[in-house]
Amino acid sequence: MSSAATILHADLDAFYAAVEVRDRPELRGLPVAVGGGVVLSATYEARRFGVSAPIGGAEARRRCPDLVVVPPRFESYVAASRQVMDILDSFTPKVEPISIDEAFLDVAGSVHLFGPPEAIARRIRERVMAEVGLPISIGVATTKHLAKIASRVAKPDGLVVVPAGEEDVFLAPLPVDMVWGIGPVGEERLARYGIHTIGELRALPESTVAAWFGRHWGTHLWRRANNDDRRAVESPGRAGSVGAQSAGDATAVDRRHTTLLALADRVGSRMRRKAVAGRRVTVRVRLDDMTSLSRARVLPGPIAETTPLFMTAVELVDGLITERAAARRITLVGISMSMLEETPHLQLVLPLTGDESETVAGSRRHLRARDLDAAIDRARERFGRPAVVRGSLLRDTLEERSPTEAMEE
DNA sequence: TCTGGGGTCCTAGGACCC
DNA sequence: TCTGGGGTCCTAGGACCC
Repeated sequence: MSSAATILHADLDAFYAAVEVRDRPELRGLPVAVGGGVVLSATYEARRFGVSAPIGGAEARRRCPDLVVVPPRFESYVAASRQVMDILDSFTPKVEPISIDEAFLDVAGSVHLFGPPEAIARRIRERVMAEVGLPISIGVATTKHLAKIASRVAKPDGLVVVPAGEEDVFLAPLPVDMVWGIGPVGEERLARYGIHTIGELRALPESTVAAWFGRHWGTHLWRRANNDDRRAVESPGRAGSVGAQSAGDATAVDRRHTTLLALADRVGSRMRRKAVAGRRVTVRVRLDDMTSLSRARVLPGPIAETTPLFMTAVELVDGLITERAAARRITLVGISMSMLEETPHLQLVLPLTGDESETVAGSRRHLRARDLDAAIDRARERFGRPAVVRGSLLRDTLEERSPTEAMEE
């Protein structure tokens, strides 16, 4: 009954770190980590010392005193990722990228052109190394989930094929956390029942797993353990949300509001670049004990302008803090927009709240907000991001930037 | 192992409608 | 008028992924 193994999962090894080593050959063979305050990626030499994402930089150096730490260069990673995705596209139109460094392929329709899936996987690996200079591991199997597990087993710089019919033998001895969706909490819960391998998980009645993890999710996990998750490889639709967050002390009101304005600005300009607008604003606050709280509001109409987004976010965050965390330290704030809709080029003036939009002054304010956003976006396109900074952000920008802020895009 | 930023998906409960 | 079932939308929180 099992169909042929034509699904590939291709996953670049230690991606950011590998790009750095490629561009600086003197780093080859050394323990290298990319990051600053936090390790984002580490070479296998560094991983032998227990250095892997996401541990703190100080902890990383403690574990590996000879560690070479390099700051990230995201433009190079994006460029390398595009090159690799282009190579994948040349073997089949059915490519589903799932992050900057990995993708699924369905090569069922390509075998008459390029040979069996295993041969295709081998050619992909050769080309990525020859043309991009990076090692890429590939898993080949009958389903996406199994192909993903196979590529993990193949790492580093390897190829693992799980032929049709041999799925059960392959899966049985692997630890449960290899299953997509089982993390530290799920692993711990299963361990309490004496379940450590996928084979043991599979031997349980489906109803038992459903009782432990909830009907929907439990059934899902049980199916995956049984290699019964046959979703097709699909080109991705557009993202369902756009968000930004910033770690750092935001307990003081003015500090918090400045951060929120910067975040609203970032989220707004990204939405406008993608030509989408969102109806739900969600804010998140993290407290000093690592717990987090969130508040969301659905607006009467979609927005993509910085100003109404900022005002809504301030209201939600300040309300949340007075209600739940008046005496706590705030270590992170975030804004996310969801319920996204595509926007035509010339969008209407969209109301923030009923009462404000009814006034002429309210409409003018929105018009001005939109014109200001457009002007800022245009100037940034022409002169680059740092050229245009909102007045209330200027004080912050002139201050020394924190290493984590300097790290991002 | 307490640490970044960007996401997805699921659960549970409440409000509200018929 | 306190009593059923079903559906939808929304909010808040949590686990997980890269």
